Amino acid sequence: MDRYNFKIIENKWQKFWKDNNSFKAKKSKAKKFYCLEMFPYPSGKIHMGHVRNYTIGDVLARYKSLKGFNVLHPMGWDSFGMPAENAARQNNLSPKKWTEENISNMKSQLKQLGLSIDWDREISTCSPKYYKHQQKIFLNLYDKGLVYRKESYVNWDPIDKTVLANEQVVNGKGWRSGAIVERKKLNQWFFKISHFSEELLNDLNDLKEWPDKVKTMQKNWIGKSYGCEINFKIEGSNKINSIKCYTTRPDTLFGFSFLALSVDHPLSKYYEKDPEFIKFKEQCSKTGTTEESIAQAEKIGFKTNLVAINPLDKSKKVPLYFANFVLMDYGFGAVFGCPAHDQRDFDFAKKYSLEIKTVVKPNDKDDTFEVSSEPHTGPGTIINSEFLNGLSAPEESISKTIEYLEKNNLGNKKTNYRLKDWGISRQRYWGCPIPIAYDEENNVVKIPENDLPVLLPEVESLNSEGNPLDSEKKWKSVLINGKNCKRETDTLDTFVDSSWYFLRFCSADNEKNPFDDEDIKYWMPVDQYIGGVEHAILHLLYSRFFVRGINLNNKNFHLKEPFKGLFTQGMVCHQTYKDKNNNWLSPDEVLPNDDNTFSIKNRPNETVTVGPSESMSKSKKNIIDPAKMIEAYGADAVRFFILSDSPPEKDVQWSDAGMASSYKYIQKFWSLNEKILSIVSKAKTDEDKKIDIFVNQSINKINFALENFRYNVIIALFHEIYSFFNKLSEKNLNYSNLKENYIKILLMMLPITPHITNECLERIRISKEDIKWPEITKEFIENNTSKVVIQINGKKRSIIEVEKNLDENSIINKIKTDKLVDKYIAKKEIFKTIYIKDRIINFIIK
RNA sequence: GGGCGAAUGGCGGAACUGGUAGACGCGCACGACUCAAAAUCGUGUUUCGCAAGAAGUGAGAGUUCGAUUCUCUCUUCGCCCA
Repeated sequence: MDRYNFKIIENKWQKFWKDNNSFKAKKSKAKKFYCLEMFPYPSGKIHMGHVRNYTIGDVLARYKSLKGFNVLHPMGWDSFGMPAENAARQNNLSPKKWTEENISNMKSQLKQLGLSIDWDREISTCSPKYYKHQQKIFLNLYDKGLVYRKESYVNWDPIDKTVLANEQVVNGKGWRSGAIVERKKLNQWFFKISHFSEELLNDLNDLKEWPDKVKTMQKNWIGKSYGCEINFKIEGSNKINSIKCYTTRPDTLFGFSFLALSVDHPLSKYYEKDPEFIKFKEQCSKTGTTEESIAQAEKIGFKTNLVAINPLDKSKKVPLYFANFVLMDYGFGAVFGCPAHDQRDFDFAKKYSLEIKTVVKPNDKDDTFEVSSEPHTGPGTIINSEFLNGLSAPEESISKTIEYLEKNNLGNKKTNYRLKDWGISRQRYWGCPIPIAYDEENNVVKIPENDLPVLLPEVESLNSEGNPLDSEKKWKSVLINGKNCKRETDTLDTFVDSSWYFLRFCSADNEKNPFDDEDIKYWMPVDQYIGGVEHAILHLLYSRFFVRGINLNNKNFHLKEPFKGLFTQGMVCHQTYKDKNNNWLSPDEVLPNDDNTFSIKNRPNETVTVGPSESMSKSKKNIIDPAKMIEAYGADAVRFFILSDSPPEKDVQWSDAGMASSYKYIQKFWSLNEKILSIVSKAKTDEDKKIDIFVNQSINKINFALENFRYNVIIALFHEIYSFFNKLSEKNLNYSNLKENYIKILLMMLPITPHITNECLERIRISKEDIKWPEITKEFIENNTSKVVIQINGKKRSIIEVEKNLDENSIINKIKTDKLVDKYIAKKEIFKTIYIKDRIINFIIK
């Protein structure tokens, strides 16, 4: 008997799928299922994370297809972005060429995995065929008032010379360059995502098939808070007499000891010529703009000669500062400082020796409680606050304070959102051009639809400083309606590209429009979206925004939520290794010793430091290359392994032994198949009924596991199935019954290991129409007996098999004959009996 | 600092609404085949104990006839936000 040759068989079936267009999706009367995995960035080659993500999706897509659904399972490339531009700068080549080569390479790798993808719908976001439509959508949203331009501070990376998004700033530094991020004022384009704050928050409740974790994260990100705006009277200037301020804690107003403004607050214009203020502002620009960097930076302030009056106690006047920890785009760029009950205010007050007045005491302290070494930010009871004293903080005290402020015209209740508008301008070359120009008076002019797409010009070199498109003089100038205009030189954030690609898949070949309303109506929403949890906030929130934006004032588009089901898979991890000089070593460079230590190949005397298992990353070199694994073990074995060791939502450890064991399984299964084909038929025996029962119970279990993403349990079940059939095949059985059951097993294996399974199905000569998910024959899963566990005082002592639904007296009579139990019960008083039919009987004895 | 989640053999992990803890895989041990080895197959494998038996799901308490599962406190780890 030959060993299974995966190279030949896997090639054969991949060619078959291609030649027969097996996964082409067409609209039909059948119920649709849209299965989508987050599309990859074409970085060069696929990594294990992709293998896991796309295997999980492929199992689901193939399963739904066998169940009779009309499945849409497309793939594309998130192909704009900085890595291409960086690679181009480093190697002096074109980002386009670099990207296209990567795509072609990764596409062939994905095909080698045997994914059931409709490649006819492949899209690439850097192709004008795609971004042409994106520019149309941009203009459409512009017309709806969801796009605007404003001058705003951005995180400026002085090395990469670009604007960074908040998530690209890590500990106040640029995520790639590591440079300390500065603040810079630029004219920027924004999407008005805040228009939908309330909807985006509320509609989370309808997303029943999303993990709660992701919904909580989005909820916190939107950050709805109830508070109050307060007008503070100002003294010391004839130009300004009041300042508006937003707070969620008006109840601590009696602890008010300073008022802090953002350096961008309108009031700052009166200080623009003050050299001390200019110096201070410059210092502030060294702090980033993220909430994180502000929280970590030292709190500094610039004291003005103005004072603010406490609206609840007019005799109380406090100094007014500009401070680096106040953001202009939250609230009104002004916060009132209550040092005793806020960490930032506390730090600030300590630094400038301001009053720290305690107005909330913890509930286990008395009224003389005073804040000393740290602020009290938790709940408690109000003290030192006149009419608020004794109220429980925060709920009771806040509502009482707002009531008072409103009654006396000092402020109003207000709802606030943390969610800020989405800045989409990037001073980058490798992105979608913004379809806008400016006339000679610098007015915004839309590029007419007929002139779309605005093509990205081919550049000779990316080595100039600043924004590359800015130096494309010829490209920049454009004639619109007879007027000389200059094009916008910023490109769109790549998150824009991925905010609607799932719509484009529905109508990938429509040249005229981004998508066809009828296609959207049939295919959307995505029934199951699968990807990493790292996109839980931004990508998913932006996509939800886009669908709402397109939906706004649109009679033909009735979609609000793009993703009906969401599944977030865990990462693939591997141990890390370092040599004595603290250089990372890849798993290929080390050899295991007998005593759980490792040594370095070719350097046997050096010791290896073994680090914890962490998610695979290039920087730590703890990578296993999927291409090498497929080459060595075949796609089926790799797919089988990547599902086997952990539940898909958790991290999985790469294990060489596990990989080898999966390979063995494929080989063993092949021999089993050969054995079954060679069985000599006999008359039916009791053994045949056992097969019926086992197989039907297996279908039942696998159905449950599949519907709940318990793919690792399915792999365990297939091990059991193998072992069951392997023992059987030694005996002489009724061949047609065995074959019928065995085919059901193959059909269930089809989504996981499609190549070998198709080959087995072909050899056993099954007709095409019979390739569908197996049905359960009820009589084989409904036992007429059940195993009842016998417990004495809650401890298991024995098991008895009885007919179903047996009443208590009959089962007790039966048990009395059981010697094992009798020795516990005899001569003892049975104090109480708990009997759960078909499950358990528990005797409580004294 | 806040939010969420997790903790089960030597290891990865099973256990649906509370009802036989440790499925399945790895590793290990023994056995078969072999002159021998590899490969393959079989048997065993939570701990203590020769056994009967006892203990046992991070620690401690609670609810219950019965808790890996529910409640509270604590420890450690992870993720997200700050």
